[in-house]
Amino acid sequence: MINLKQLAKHLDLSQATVSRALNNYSTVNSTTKARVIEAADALGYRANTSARQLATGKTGAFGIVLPAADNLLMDPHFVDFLAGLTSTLAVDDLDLVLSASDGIATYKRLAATRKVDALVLSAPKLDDPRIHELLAMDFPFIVHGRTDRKPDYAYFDIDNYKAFKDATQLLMDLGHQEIALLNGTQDSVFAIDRYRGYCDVFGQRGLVVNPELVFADAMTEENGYRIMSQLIDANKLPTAILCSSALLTLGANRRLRDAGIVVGRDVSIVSHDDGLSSLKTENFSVPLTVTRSPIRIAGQEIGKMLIEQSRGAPISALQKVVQAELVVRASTSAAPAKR
Amino acid sequence: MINLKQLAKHLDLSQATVSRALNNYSTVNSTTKARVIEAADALGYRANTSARQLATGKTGAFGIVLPAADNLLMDPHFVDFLAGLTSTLAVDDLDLVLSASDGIATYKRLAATRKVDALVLSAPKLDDPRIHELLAMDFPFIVHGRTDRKPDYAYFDIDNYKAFKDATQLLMDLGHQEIALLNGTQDSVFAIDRYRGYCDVFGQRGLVVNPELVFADAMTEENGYRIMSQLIDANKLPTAILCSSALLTLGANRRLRDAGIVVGRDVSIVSHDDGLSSLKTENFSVPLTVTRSPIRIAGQEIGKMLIEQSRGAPISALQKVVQAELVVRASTSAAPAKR
DNA sequence: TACAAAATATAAAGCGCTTTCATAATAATA
DNA sequence: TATTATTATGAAAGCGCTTTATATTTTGTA
Repeated sequence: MINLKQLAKHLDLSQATVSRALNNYSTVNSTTKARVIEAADALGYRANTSARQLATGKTGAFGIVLPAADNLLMDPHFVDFLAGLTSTLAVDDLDLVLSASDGIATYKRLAATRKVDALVLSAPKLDDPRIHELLAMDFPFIVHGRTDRKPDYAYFDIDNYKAFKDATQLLMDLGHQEIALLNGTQDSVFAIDRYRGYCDVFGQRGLVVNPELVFADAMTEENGYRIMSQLIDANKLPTAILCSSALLTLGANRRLRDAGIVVGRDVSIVSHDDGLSSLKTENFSVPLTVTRSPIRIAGQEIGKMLIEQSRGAPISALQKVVQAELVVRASTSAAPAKR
Repeated sequence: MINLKQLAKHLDLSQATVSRALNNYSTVNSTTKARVIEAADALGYRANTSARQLATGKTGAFGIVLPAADNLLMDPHFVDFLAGLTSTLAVDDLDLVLSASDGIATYKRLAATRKVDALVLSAPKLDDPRIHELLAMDFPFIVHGRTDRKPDYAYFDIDNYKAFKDATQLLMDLGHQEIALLNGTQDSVFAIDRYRGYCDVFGQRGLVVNPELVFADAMTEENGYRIMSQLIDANKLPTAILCSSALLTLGANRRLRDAGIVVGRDVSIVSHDDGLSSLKTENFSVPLTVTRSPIRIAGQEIGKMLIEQSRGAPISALQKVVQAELVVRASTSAAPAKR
């Protein structure tokens, strides 16, 4: 556990030179540099993180707050997101600081104590207070998602509106008109966007949305099952179903199977697919038609943006929207002829 | 963004007193203390993390390395574990530093640069090099799992041997003798322990294990499906199946269903259940009989141990083993009479 | 050879805290 | 009242780095 001072003495150089050598400054002679690096290596010298942080004012870490502990269902999406994010940060030896949510206080603590250089903010709500707070504190952050079409902060989002518009259009082109929407709760912006995409297709084709077929709730397997039960029990099963999450679809599938209804023949399904590594939509009993946008990629992109931001990139360069890919597989087919 | 110096000047006190007041030292007058706290609050003062770390030598953070990025399947168990861990740490405003694995180098970096106060180490292999390294560096860590029955480092583990012994006994008591074991790879200690538990019951009852029914591979849904296919296609389906993971069971179930085989009637299943919030074994089409030990609890326990360790608890106080609970549900029934 | 310019190294300040050691003010004891 | 113990504060050192300002050595040019 040698420190810079000792290393410098050992090399008979000043701390300054050794520090510069280690940080690869051009002002230090290449011979000296090599000598320093070799010695550091040999003695196992590693700069103390805290000291470096204090001197530079940078922590080399970014913060993320675990989705609300009050909502106890731990999202399997989160691991994939984390995997993408950390793998990108790791390239530059940057770390991620993870904290359990104690509400907005956690965000304030991380920012105010300068524990991290920037925060990533997930699952924004309409008019999200976290965003207001961080903006007021003038603390850098990147939002995964967004609160409106063209916000004035850094964000990465997928085009949820377009994705669900495409999906709805696909189904309508196949002749479906009774299309259930199993969506997330309407306080999440992505759910609203998807709902709008869905509605607009109806509007464009002169059709009206049947509110009895629109569901907004937590996107769990259980809810998929429950909602489908409700539909089946009330004998109101539509010809097609649009699901906001593969988890919902999994549950819906389970219920359909119990009822002996065959997906892709008796009923069509399009699901959104976040490309979870633990839940592959291509491996469903009937491979799913999906709007696909791997959340792991989102993590990677946000990782890149964090790095760019810390290098001084302006907000305008830190606003990205990507399109989801419509992948047609076996769970969609032409609507049955009108009875 | 006020600092201690400014706050002290504002209060017309020395930095020392203000610092002490904020850290609740008994030597500072309670009136002064109140005055300081109020002012700090009003001006939004928050101690700079790096400076505090440098002065105290503690980071207030613990490190964890994301399971190997090379094995791309992101484990859904990880989120639940993380949820338990961070929620416990959050109580004391402690954070978790997450880094993508670049092999053992990541562990060394985190330890050598004193980025964190201690590390948690998951999924130990036999004779795990990470453990050797950390031990050699004399850096504190806690292992989730263990490399042998009674190791000389801090760890938290479940009694895998006992759990699978119990499960096997249950099945045998129901008359099963052909029991497949779908296990994790044999380089993981937990898989070895479970295998031993399984074997020992056979031994105790004077039976021999059929190696054709023992499978050791990554515990994915796909592998559950594949292995079950193999068994069914070879017409070697046993009367009972023991699965090391709910994910494996999910895949096995899918294959059985495809073949029209009814779980709990035609074949019995006991699964290990880590209590994943995104995969509830009680919600399977046929509720599963399981050996249950929520991984979230493991996270919480390890969180507590990290805290105790940083307060100076000796290794001996940091070695815990808990029992899994055998929960009998509908997926197990008496073996069919011998044909 | 002389002198400016470029290259290289150093001394020392500073990052913002905590904490040791010394001091001043107050209360307790003789 | 003198002396000691107690309580409350302050001055300053130190944590281990980076970096600015400064000094020294080399090199290039006339």
